[in-house]
Amino acid sequence: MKFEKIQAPKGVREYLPPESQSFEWVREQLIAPAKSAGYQLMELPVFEDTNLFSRGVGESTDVVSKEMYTFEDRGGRSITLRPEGTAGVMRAVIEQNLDRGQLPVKVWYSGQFFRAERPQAGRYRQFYQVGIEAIGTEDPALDAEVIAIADRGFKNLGLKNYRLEITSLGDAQSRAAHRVDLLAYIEALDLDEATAARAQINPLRLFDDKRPEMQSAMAKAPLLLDYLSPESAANFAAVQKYLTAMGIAFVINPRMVRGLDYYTGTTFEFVHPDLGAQSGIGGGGRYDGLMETLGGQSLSGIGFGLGVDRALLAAIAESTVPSQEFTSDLFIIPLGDDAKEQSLVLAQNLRNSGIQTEIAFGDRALKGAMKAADKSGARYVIVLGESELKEGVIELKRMSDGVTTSVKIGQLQEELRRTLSL
RNA sequence: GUGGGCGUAGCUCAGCUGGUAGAGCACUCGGUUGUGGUCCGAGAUGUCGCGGGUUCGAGCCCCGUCGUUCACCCCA
Repeated sequence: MKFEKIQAPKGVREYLPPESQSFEWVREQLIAPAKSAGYQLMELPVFEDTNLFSRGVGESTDVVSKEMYTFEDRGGRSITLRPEGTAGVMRAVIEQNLDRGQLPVKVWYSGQFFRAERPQAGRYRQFYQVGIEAIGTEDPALDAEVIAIADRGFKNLGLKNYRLEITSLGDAQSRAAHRVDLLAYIEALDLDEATAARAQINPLRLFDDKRPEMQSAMAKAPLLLDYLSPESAANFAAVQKYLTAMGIAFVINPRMVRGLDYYTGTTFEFVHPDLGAQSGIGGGGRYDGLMETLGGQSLSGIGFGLGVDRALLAAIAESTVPSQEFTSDLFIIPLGDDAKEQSLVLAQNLRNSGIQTEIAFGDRALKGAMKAADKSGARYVIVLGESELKEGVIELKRMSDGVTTSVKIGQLQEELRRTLSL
């Protein structure tokens, strides 16, 4: 009887050895700067009440209107796999009253996110993101710090070819004033039905259209940056000043559009040119009204999300991923039943003292076991057979050059710790 | 959701204008008694994504379907 194979769901990316080590490396590099800036881990559910996203992220966004994994649980509740991280953090902050203490609340998170999009290079239905949020303080210095933390993460990966784009969406008055003129401008354009519909939902989205005819049509459209209120303009200038002081290179992109509705003020995006169409490796911004929308007090926040999958692709494109050869310290080859039992005991003791130890399983021929040892990348090998058990002495073989040393079994741990300088 | 490319052994692929499949790598065993990486020898492995159709005959042609990939929309 042969059963049909089951495939992974469409559009998921999985990392198997040895690539999984590179993935883990990227994630750690991206998280490290947040930790060193005093941000603390928040471990959140991957599914939430659907209302959290429809209300928080915005009904008008593609993310909410057509990309969510939504289902009914057994109690008849509408549940959605999280498509982004900020809303969940805000929910937890409000629910657990974290905003009642020291502000800003500074947290980081990492994990899987889900969007039911058509997969493509660098775009998966389940993707991995590292993010931070700083909630409760309106200070352009905080905006600059958040951007600097993301930038540090990418620098940790050794990336050089990415660029940081920033802009400001201003405050409510700034956006309202701009919207009037932008709508008037768009009205004069001859748009196809789908594009006109998009303009209706959010006119800013037209700036993001990749079609050349739309690019040129929007070339002279009024820019939000030119409509910033004096306060917003001063705030944005301060952010730029701080970034410059920290030596962080950026370009101002007044046509930048973010896909989520809650952004206000400073927004930014990290773009890598070598990844194909999905070039954004991270992005974020300030959100003034989100917390209130979700039933909390009126506090502003700022944060980012960095795409771990895409950051890995970028690191691969720039050849900055360190070679992560898997190695262990010792490989034990037991010959015979007594030796097998002894090797388990020995390995346990060695591992307890910090020596990475593997065992050859399956009663293979010695030659085959040696090949396995070689492939495992183990630095040393011992064969544990009848004579070794009887005499209490083993030959410790160094795989790099084949040199062997006689060692008493009782002193093996000490000898290994010495030669491996543990 | 829309459009293009692709789908042959574990992996990378070959297979000419249709005649029922091959290479390299990897894997297993061996090259005399218990020691890897090189070399030599032997061996196992495919319902040619799946389902229909055309044909005397299809991996090669047609239709559908699934998957994958790239792009659009959108986004990390």
